[in-house]
Amino acid sequence: MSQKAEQKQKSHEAILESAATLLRERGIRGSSVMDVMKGAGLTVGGFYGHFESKEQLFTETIRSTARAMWRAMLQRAMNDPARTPMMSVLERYLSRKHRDNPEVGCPLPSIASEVAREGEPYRGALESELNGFIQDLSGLVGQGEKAREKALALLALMYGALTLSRAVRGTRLSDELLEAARKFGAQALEGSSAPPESR
Amino acid sequence: MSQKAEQKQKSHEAILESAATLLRERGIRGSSVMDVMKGAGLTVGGFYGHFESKEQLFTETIRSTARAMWRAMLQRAMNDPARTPMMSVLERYLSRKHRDNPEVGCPLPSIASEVAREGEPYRGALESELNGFIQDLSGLVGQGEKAREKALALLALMYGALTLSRAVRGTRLSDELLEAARKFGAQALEGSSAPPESR
DNA sequence: TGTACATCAGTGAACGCGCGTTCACTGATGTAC
DNA sequence: TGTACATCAGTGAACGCGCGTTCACTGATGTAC
Repeated sequence: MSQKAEQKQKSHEAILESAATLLRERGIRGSSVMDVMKGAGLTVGGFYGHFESKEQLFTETIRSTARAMWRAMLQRAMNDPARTPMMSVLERYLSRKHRDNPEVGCPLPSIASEVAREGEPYRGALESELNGFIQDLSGLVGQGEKAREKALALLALMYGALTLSRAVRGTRLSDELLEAARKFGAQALEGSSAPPESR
Repeated sequence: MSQKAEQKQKSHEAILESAATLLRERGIRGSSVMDVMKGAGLTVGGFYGHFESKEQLFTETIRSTARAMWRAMLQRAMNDPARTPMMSVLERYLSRKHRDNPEVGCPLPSIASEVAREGEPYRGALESELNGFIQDLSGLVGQGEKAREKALALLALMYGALTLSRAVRGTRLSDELLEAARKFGAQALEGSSAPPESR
């Protein structure tokens, strides 16, 4: 591979990495092309040699950050000696550490409401990644349709509690939200290890 | 009251109403002062005779929309002949109708991530309104600390499922999220009407 | 009741700024002979 | 190996646009006498 091509690829990766950080810190609208390029150590004009548009960059960034975050979390959860994988995911996702470091965490809190407003092409990207999450989460929870249902609800609970917790960061309520969601989720999981068929 | 003062008050209310709609449709950043004034049948320059800044307008709008939405929902839930109030809230909040009409619904999905980023003065407004919600919700769920915990988690679940459902609107996943959260919440509530003290 | 002046809600052009995107240009790297 | 030309990643100024806010102005309403 030529020096030039190598250089270009390095820049490309630097842009994606900068976008991944900014996306989670400030969302799509809040991240300017100029700031993304600055974060990659480049100037704004060069951007369009790498991507067709801001929209294309962030569609790609949604896919990659979602996948990377999920993969990392799943791997840690699988190797957690102290807890079942699903309990581990629950506690990691709803930790103070995750709340306080959005730029390296789940992209959902930063993008969900923007995607709800903007629609395509972000919606398609988000949907396919979410479906991936859900499938993996289902596997951690149990089997069959009930498991999928539980996985969907647990994702909504985790995302919701984290986002609200960030919105009121610095208040008592912020910690309470995380803790309440952890306990609520854990209780639902206890019920499911030995399913009582409660109807 | 003089004609002039009456006229001004009418305009003031029209601005607040327009802001309430736009806030829920497009969020704070997505709602320009010009569009708010257009929605009130006025022109942009007159805005600063009514509010000090865009920030002040939306701080007030967060308070009023949160309170109004919650009051309306609570009242309908109390008069629901078919279900317990908490079940009624759960089903109304997680209905397709609510998902498909953000401009008249809960302001949380539109503002939570923006408030997480911007902080004050929005954070203070949101926090005090949330605390109000939680207190009322607790009352519907039961008594004591357990009730507060459950209320916090149910709020996170409802908000999370609604927002994600909107983000993937138009897909199968969107309906699934609402339904899963409804069932999950309902199951947790069944458990609490006759608390099994499961530990 | 009528007249002259004061008030003030609302108008719309203008301000400085940041945005996404374009483009002429630079200079290091690559290629042909 | 050396020279002349081609390529192309990256630069930075410029574009048109929308934003929040300001301000001189208009004209209907209110007040004084």
